[in-house]
Amino acid sequence: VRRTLSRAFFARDTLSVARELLGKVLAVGPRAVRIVETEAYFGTDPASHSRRGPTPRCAIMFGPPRVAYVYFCYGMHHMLNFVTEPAGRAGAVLIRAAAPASGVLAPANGPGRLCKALGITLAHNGLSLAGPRLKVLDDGFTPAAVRRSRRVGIRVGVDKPWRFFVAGDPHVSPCPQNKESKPCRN
DNA sequence: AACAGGATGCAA
DNA sequence: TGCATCCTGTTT
Repeated sequence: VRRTLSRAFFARDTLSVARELLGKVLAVGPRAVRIVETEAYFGTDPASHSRRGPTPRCAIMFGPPRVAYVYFCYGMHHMLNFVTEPAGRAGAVLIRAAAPASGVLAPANGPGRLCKALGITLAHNGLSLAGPRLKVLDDGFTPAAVRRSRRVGIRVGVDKPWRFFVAGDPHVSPCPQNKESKPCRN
């Protein structure tokens, strides 16, 4: 059984949502993947777009949860985030990697490749995660083991252990942070 | 190891 | 007007 994740699921603290999104299914039209790596960005964390308050680009992070926040990065990559926290508080979970589930052939490891494999563009920015084009589903699957580490690819806020991934999954980014990671309980 | 690619948002 | 930035593929 596939159940759409509730708005209440996303309207919580970003770290809990990032952790619990592991193993969930992301469906983009006919394509589906299972999320295996996430990172949390919220509030005044210096690595978060929300750090200086709502700008035209990141204002969506301050709005209602269970919405896609997509931005264009380095001139060629799209990044997919899920908005978290109650409206009025800024938060989002960056979807960094996923395992192909159905209709996906290209690798979905790394946030840029994931968007490319799923066809995510700025046209998806602001869309509901419980709508006809985007869905986040719980099919009852629970990852055997979850680990947490520092985040990848940032130059500020590097000390925060706000990256979560499925232990041993081959689709997780092969970065140095994997070695220094620690087991993560619910 | 360096670099291109381009929009965003701030500092200067 | 300049500069840094939540990336990846290509070239030194």
